[in-house]
This record gives sequence, C-alpha cells and structure tokens, in this order.
Amino acid sequence: MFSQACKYAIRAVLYLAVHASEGKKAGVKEIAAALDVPKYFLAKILQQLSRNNLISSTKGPSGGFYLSGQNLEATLKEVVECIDGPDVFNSCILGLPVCSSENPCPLHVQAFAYREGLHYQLKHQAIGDLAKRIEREEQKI
Amino acid sequence: MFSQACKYAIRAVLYLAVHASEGKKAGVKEIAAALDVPKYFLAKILQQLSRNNLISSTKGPSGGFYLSGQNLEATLKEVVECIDGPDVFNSCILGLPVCSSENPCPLHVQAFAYREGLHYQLKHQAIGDLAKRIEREEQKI
DNA sequence: TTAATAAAAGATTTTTTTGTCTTTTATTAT
DNA sequence: ATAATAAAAGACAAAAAAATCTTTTATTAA
Repeated sequence: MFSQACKYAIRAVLYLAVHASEGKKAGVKEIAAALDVPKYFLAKILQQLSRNNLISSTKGPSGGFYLSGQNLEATLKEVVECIDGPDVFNSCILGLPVCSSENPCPLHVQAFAYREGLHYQLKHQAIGDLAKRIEREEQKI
Repeated sequence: MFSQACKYAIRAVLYLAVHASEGKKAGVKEIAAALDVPKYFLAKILQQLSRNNLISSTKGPSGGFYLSGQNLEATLKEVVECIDGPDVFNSCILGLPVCSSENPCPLHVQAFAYREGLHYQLKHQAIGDLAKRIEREEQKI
C-alpha cells in the first residue's frame, strides 16, 4: 500500500503532532531514535514534507521540526500524496490502465471498498485530532 | 498493496482460468501478449506458481500452462501469498512490528476493516467461480 | 561576532525489484 | 530416432527504492 518512505513520513508527522510544538521542536536525531528509523533517510523525507508546507522547521540551535497550527489542520492524505504521489488512492489494484466503476477489473469492487474506507479517514480527519486520539488511547507510533 | 509480480500473477491465473484448459494450453508468449506484460518476467512468475502447484504446465509441443480442476478450486489468496509472501494480509500498514487489535497502531482500525474485506473475498472465492463471473460480466483482465 | 547547532542540499552507495537473455530439459509429432 | 517446441533453470542487466555520507546554509546562544 504505502512505500517505506511514506510509512516513515506518517509516523514522523504523528510523532511531531504528539511530541513537538513551536516551543519544543524535535530534531531528526530525536525522531529517528524514537521511531527506530534510519536517520539520514528520515531527514530526506522531512525535507520533502517541509518544502511542501506539511511540517515546519527552523535551522540552528534549538531548531528542529514541529507542526504549526496550520500543519495540524492538514490531513494524512496530504502527507501520503506528498510522498507517494497523487495516484495512491485511485490506481487500479491490478495495475490496469483503465479500471473504474463503469469498467471494473475483477477485483475492483472489493479493492475500492477497502481503499476508499481508508482514504476517507485519512482525508477527513485532521492530524491534530488524530494526535489527540493517539494520546488518549496511548497508542504506539 | 501488491508487488508488480503479484499483479501479473493474479492476472495470468485469471487469464488461464478463462482462456485455457487441459485441452487448450496457453504458452507464456500468448499470455504475455494478451495481458501486455513483459514475457520473460512473466515466465519466472509462472514457474513459481507452477512449482507451488497453483497452476499446471507441460513442456514441449502443444505444451503450455493451464489450470487443473484442483487449481480452479484454489483461491487468489494462495496465489498472492505464493508471490508476495505470507504476511501481505496481516502486516501493519505503518510497518510496526507489533500491531494488533489489542495493541493497534493509529491506522489499525481503518486499515484492518477494509483490508479484511479484500482478504475475505480472495480467501473464500474459488478461482474457477471468479472466472465465471469475469466471463459473465465480460470483465477485462 | 563567533562558535556551535541543526536543517537543507547534493552526491553516492546499497539493496530490492523488475526485466532480459541464454542454456538445459522434457515432450511430442513426424 | 529426430527435429521442433515450450517450459525450467540459471545468469545477468537495468531501474527503482532505500539508506548513507558530506558539504552548505541559516540560526542562535554565549
């Protein structure tokens, strides 16, 4: 479903939502250690998210990454599409160039339901709200 | 979700279910052309399926691939797991080593609910029955 | 204003996946 | 028996994804 980079991206964003803020930024080193993820690879991913204004960062001492108020209102759908491209949620599960409700591949109905449910959640839940649930239910990231 | 090899495998098996039989085998060349898929790569995939008794084959003139009665009773779940490994349907969508209903990752509920739907179909529908529907509804493979 | 810090950027390497080509083995029709 | 056929197997190449290392740039605290 998601590339490795995308999985790291989602987890990093959720980590920032829960553990960081403008007054308490988190560095690559901290995030990579907390998530047990390759540091330099994560750095690249964070840069990409930052360039696309999905996360915020400042350089220098006491610098690092965090989510601004605006960032917290974004959704994971945007994060996912930033890393894995815009077709993640609507490409055919069998890779057929034409596959739609009108012209469905043999797995279309099932695959569509599966992915659309996930898509819906990622699209309609703000990252900030998701973070609250994670804290409330003490979920691992 | 599925690797490229797995997508080819599913499509090839369905092609065989619809277009081939013990009396009318299909060669790699025919299948690759019909599905517009790289020939030599497909050959490798068919070999793997054959070694695992998910498809049948015979060498030599008028040889090729087909599905035996037993093969038609198998499911796409078996095909998928033969190519992509046994964890496709129960590994965490975020790649966390521990993620279950008791100890869910932040996306577990959504991912599980919807993936399980796909899993259920692939697990409980025989390839032969699926092929009948494909013919009935004239679906592209 | 300087040294230390940490992200940004660029270049490179490693690993995995995908795709190709060649040789061998089995089968069958002549 | 033999030639033709087609899968099986093995070796190889290309592309993509994942991971690493180095240099540059911006910031800030002393």
